[in-house]
Parts: sequence; structure tokens; C-alpha cells
Amino acid sequence: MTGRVQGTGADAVSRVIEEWHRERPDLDPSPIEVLGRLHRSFLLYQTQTSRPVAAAGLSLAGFDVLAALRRSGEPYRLTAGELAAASLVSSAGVTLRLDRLEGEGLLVRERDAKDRRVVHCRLTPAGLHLIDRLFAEHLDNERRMLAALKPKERTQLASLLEKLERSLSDAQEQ
Amino acid sequence: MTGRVQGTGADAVSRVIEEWHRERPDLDPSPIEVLGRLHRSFLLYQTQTSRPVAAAGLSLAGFDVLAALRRSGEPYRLTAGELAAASLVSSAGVTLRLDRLEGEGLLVRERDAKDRRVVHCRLTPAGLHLIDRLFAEHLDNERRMLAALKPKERTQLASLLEKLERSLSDAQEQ
DNA sequence: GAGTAGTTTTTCACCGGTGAGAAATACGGG
DNA sequence: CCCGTATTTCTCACCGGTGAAAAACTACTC
Repeated sequence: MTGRVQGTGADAVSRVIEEWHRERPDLDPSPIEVLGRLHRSFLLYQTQTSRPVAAAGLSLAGFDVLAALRRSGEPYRLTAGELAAASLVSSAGVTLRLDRLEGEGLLVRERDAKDRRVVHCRLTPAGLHLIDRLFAEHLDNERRMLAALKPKERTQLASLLEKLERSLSDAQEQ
Repeated sequence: MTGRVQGTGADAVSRVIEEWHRERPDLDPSPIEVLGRLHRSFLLYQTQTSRPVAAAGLSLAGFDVLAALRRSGEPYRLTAGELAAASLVSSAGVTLRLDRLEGEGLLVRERDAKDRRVVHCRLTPAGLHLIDRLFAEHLDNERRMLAALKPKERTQLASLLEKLERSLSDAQEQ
């Protein structure tokens, strides 16, 4: 018997699909097999990732910006536009992130001398120190989250997620 | 030569990993192969999913609630707690979602007669009609997003995401 | 070199989420 | 019954995101 109630029996998404199949047998709910699980996995990931970052007084949004600057290498400097593109965030969102991080002294804004529209963001020593400490922790935390996957499953999943990202990008185009 | 600049060359996550490898060769960034792609895929998914839903005057949050009620079957009624659990949202978040949907006449709150703490939420005819119309569109939209994946890739990805969700759940436990 | 189009970032008004704790109710044991 | 504990939902103060439009600037064209 497959029909479970609400609780913790099988997989939440499997139950969702069973319910839709019962209620709307005219529809094919199979996309949920992938995208519903994407959604739920992301929410779990987000919740668990933010905890240690928040313990250091940072949000995931702030962490994301500092990480982008750090991995860009010296002089740890990117424009607001580059940060928006790297994080898939709107330009308004980036402005907000920068306001907070600049207020906390983790980065500084510097107007470009040649093209005075563009704003460069540069890590301060405090920002560099913080992200260097947090990022190692962050990776360890992520490793814990993947502990139940075998190495082969991880590489397969990575490869399929890469294809998924491309598929989603394609769909966006038109 | 593998080092690409910023643009559209290979995969954004591959570039991120190359950068980290260059900047912090002491760390193993491999979790990003999976979780960075999870993150980006989710953001793309979210953006594209919200468009048609928003065109009907609804947010993804509202859509999520109506869908949970609809698939629960007649009488299309769940408690606030059940909705929170189904959507991985805090109780405060559910209250907010319900306020908006009730204000728009898409559901009604009904206090339980036996246990007056619990609030049942029931789809109104307007809510039922709206979600029945939108959900079919939504599935078609999701199918478009998966178009570049072969059937076999979809089932593999679904199965690996199920394992990932379980791995993330396990990690949450302690 | 003035006008126009295009770009980059910021502002504004809003939605949607959280954690902590309050409020209301239920329940079990003396 | 009454008390302490647990459960369920809501309130409050806040963070973080968006789209549209403004602001600041560049660059093209005539």
C-alpha cells in the first residue's frame, strides 16, 4: 500500500504527487518529481547554511557578497554590476547588501575615476579576515549536509544539476 | 586553457570553483559542485515560476498554500500547522500568508470547535477555481523548464534529489 | 558641442520571511 | 478544581528581496 497520511513515512514529494494524482488525474504532475524536490532541498539547505553564518553576525546575503569578492582575488574588488550578475540578484538588491556591509565596515565603495557611474566594492581587512574564517567553516558545514551521498552520487548529482541549470536558462530565453 | 573571465563561457559554478581553487588551494570546494548548483538552479526556477502566477495576481507563497489545500481533497481544508509543515515555513510566515489570502477571499479561517487553538483554512469557491486554473498552467511552465533534460536524466535527477533531501534532513537532526 | 540614447547605481514603495515571545487554549496530576 | 506544562496561532520588530523609475554619468551622432 502506498497511500500514507501526512507524517514522516516516505518522501514528502512522493505524497504530494500521489495527492495530485488522486485529485487531478487529468494532469501529469511529473515535473514536481524534480522541481518540488529542488524547492524543498533548497529550503533545507538555506536554513542550515544560515545558522553558522548568522552566528558570526552575517546574513547569507552578506556572506555571498564577501565570498564573491574574496574568490575574485586581489585586490578583492568587483563592481556592483558584477556582484549582481554573480549572485543572480537585482541591482536594487545589491545596493541594499552593499549598504549593510559597508555600514559594518566589511567593504568600501569606490567610485571609478574614468567612468563615474560604476561603483567598485573592495573588501576591507576586516571583511577579508571574516570571510576567510567563515568560508572554511561553511565548507565543512556543507560537507556535513552531503554526508549521506556516496562520492559517485555527488558527481552524478552535480552533473545533472548543471544540466538542469542550463535547461532553466534555456527556458528563460524566450 | 580553462581560465575564463566572467561571461557565459562554461558553467558559472565551475568558474567559482576554479577561483576558489586558485585563491584557497588549502580548501576543498567540492561541496559547491552540488550545493552551489542547487542554489543557482533554485533562483532561476523561482524567478520563472513566479511570473505567470504573479500575472494572476498571486505570489508563489499564496500559490503554495492554495495548492496544498487543493491537493488535500475535499473539503479543501487544512490547519495552519499542517500548512506550515507542508511548506517548510515558520508559523509566523503562515499567519502572514493566510492574512493575505483571506483578505483576497481565496480562503476562510475557521476556528476548530473542539480545540479552539487550531485554525482550519478552507478554500473558497473563488480560491478553488483560481488554483484549478493556475495549477495546470504551472505544470506546463515547469515542463518547459525541464525541456532540455532527457526522460532518463529527469528520473535520475529526481532520485538523487530525493537522496539529497534526506541527507540534508539527516544533517539537520543534530 | 548639444541632443539623444544607453549604462550603472540608487531610491521608493512594496511584498514575504524569520525568531522571540505573547496570547489563548488544552491537558495531566495532585 | 487548580496548577504547571505543552501546543497552536498570532504579534512585533526586523531583515532581505523585487520592479519601476529617478539620478548620474557616458557615448554616439549630427
